[in-house]
Amino acid sequence: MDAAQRSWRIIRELVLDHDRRKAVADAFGLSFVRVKALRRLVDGPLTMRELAARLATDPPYTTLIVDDLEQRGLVARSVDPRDRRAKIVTVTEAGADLARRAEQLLDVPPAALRELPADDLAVLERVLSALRPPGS
Amino acid sequence: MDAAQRSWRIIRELVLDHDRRKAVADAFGLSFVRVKALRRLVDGPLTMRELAARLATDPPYTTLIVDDLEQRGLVARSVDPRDRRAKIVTVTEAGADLARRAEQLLDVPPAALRELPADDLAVLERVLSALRPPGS
DNA sequence: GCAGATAGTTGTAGCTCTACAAGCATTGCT
DNA sequence: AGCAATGCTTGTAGAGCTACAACTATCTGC
Repeated sequence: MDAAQRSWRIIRELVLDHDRRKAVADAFGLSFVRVKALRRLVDGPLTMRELAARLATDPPYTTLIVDDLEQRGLVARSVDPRDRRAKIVTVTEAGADLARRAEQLLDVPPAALRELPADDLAVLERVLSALRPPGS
Repeated sequence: MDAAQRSWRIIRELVLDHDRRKAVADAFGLSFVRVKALRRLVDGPLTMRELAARLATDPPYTTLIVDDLEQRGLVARSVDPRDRRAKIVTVTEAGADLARRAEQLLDVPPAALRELPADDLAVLERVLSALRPPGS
């Protein structure tokens, strides 16, 4: 049991004890995967295939998700001009708005984390930022 | 967007991108909640009610989970002598063994975390350990 | 001792997601 | 042009979980 494992335990526990998925789903009347789809789409349109990869859902289920979001006016489907088999999925204004509000909810850190001393938080951020591909 | 929020984003992403729930469930032929039940029980027997609280499942579903685990010989139910309404759930040897192996799987940190420099990991652990109730 | 609360169980219905098979339209390869 | 591969859709079946109602057995407070 090394330092990475001990840290990982704490981290895992922190996230799992602070699961907001149900809260988010309830807040917007959408299942969590649907909200996640919108959150992935705000950074730019994706084809069904790309969206499926990011959601880790299979193509048939991705179709259902997008069908539902489309009926609610949160996304729009259009044919990819470069490959007419593919569909490009874009968020609407309403969809982007919902995604942003969901992200805000999810971004609220657990109280324990928020209450760490400022310098500890600074150190934490410095170390953690190495984990993230630079510029994301 | 403060330091806590930025750190939280990275942490959340780290855990969600490293979801081993399906891997664990597949590895043992048990749904993830069932494995979680065993993992909760290795620290000592619990009543149904206590177990339900730790799993965040309602009483009826908890009964199903324990029924299943009992049939597989992974837990045993006995009447609480101090309150004969209550049942005390205990892991068997086989159950404890499975729980330990599952924990080992879950404890493997994501590669990115494991590959941090040793001194960064030390700092990380120091800061994070403040998040955990001392002595757990 | 009785009324109400509590612990657990049984049963049912439904939602979300997974997994797979089969089909159509379009594209890329030869 | 013909054929395999690709992108998406439709349909179906089922696992896993949630939520609720109703019941029995036991306990607690008065």
